[in-house]
Amino acid sequence: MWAVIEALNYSPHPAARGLATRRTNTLGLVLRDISGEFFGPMLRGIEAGTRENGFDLLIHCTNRFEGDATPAQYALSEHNSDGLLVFTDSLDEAELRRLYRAQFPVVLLHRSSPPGLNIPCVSFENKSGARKLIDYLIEVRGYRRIAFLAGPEGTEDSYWREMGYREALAAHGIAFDPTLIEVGGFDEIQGKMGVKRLLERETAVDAIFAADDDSAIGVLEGLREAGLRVPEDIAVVGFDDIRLSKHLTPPLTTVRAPIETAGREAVRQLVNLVRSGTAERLVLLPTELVIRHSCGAP
Amino acid sequence: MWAVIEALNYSPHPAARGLATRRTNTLGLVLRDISGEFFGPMLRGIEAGTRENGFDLLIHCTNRFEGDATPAQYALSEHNSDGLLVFTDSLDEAELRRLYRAQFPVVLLHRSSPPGLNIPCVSFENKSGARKLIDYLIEVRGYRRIAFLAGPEGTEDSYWREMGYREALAAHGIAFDPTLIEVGGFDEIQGKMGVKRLLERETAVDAIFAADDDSAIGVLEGLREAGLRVPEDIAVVGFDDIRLSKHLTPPLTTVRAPIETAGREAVRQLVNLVRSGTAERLVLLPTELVIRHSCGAP
DNA sequence: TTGAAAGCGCTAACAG
DNA sequence: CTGTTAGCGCTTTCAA
Repeated sequence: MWAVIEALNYSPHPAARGLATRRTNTLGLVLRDISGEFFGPMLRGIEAGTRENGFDLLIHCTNRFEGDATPAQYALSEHNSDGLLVFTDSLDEAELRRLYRAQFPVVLLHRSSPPGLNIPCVSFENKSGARKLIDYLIEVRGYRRIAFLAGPEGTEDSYWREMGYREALAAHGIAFDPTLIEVGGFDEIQGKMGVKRLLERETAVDAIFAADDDSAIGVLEGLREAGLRVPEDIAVVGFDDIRLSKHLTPPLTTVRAPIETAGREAVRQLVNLVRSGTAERLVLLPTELVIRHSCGAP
Repeated sequence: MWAVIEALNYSPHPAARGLATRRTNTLGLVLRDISGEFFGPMLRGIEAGTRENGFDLLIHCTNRFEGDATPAQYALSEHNSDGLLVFTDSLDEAELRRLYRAQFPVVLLHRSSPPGLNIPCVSFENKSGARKLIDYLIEVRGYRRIAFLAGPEGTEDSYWREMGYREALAAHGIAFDPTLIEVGGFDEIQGKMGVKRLLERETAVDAIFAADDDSAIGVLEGLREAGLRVPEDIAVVGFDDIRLSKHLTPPLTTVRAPIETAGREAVRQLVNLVRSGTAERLVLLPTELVIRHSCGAP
């Protein structure tokens, strides 16, 4: 019997099995779009996690070109996956509520649960990471006029990094100065544009804290084009420690975020949720200060 | 009627539909593992391609830790996807033959069809790209002792890059010297180890052509540790032009490979194969020489 | 044109 | 404990 199965190299039909058991053995990942250096490591972790747990991985980007934002537009649902990993703002609150009501397993990545829903969430220790970074800039490097170049509006990672920044200032008796805040984005272009806007203001600036390393790259470029030397004229620091960071000129001081681990951990929580209905409400992965030359360290 | 459908926000069940129609509207991507800088852009192209064509994307890594290499081990098959994108050596020849016999749509990425099967394939113009690069090193920069640090054994991209290298040497009357060839891999670690082995030989070397930019990064590190200056003591060039390359010290001379476009193009071919049963047998995407300081250019 | 019925390949529940 | 059957939700076919 088993020999015959081998011989015909039979393999069960997933759709039929899924229909009968109402389980697909597939986890879905929903994101807005695939771009930036962040995505590679994250997906690596997620893929490893799904595979280790015997699940398949289905990926879907909600980044539509046109304005057709029909709610049920996205292709992942309770019908083709056993659970969903939702990255930042790829799904709107209404959809999250619908899934929650349907008791469908969802884990949020880098975004907290809408009020009242308590969907599990996995992210970094953004605030304490930023706090360590800015503490260091103030205490060891002696900077006091530190600008913050924020990430995209509404991004929680950026929000908490700003909170850590403000906390560090307050702890050292430095008044928060709104003219030192500039909106940016999590990419090179926005970082460059942001730093240009900042320079136009002609406020004194010792150092710039870019909300992530991708935008820090743009900051370095913007400063170079403006004829300013890093770190002699102005220091630059980022957040994430992507692979590029140590190769930049000068090498970038930043906070290492365990991107891959976060992906794997999110899958672990989701698998728990699927299998046993429970998951930790909030998992924050620890970050680590990485000091390189861009902040003035030798 | 349609109003009722809206109101109940009904959405069809993919498994049931798949069972009835024998079509899944899903494309599968099989790769050995997710690592290196190559993967991000490639997936970006593939995801965009599938989405543009109204397909979902299922990803599977065949990189098993243990030695259980059961043929039907991998989770993607004719049962849960309408076609497969197979990256380099993620599937063995026996499996490719089985799929071919079953008339299942498959497109190969960076790997040619096993003899007799003529499965469509998408790759880069590796040979002519390497030829342009080495021609430049010889003609413009005047190097003659150029080493080649190969990629992983059996990798076709690396094979054709070596062919371009040899062709360029021959065209300029430079004898091929096997002591200038060293095996490496497509990653930083292997590049570093490869260059160390090369230096131990104490053959004269003007320049090193690393089979890809990832390994070129390792080469730069290895040379720095050996106390050699780039490009003054020795020039370094790579292939791919990943995002890091222009940020390295010194910025890396390389050949730009349209990684994202190749992914998108592979999907295009696969969709054609699924829908109309035809696809181009071989698509080679053009490459472009990118000259930066690491080769001695100002 | 519209509606009922069969069946896709599997699993689960049930009967023998 | 083994073998049979109903049914998962859809599409397709065939009859009305």
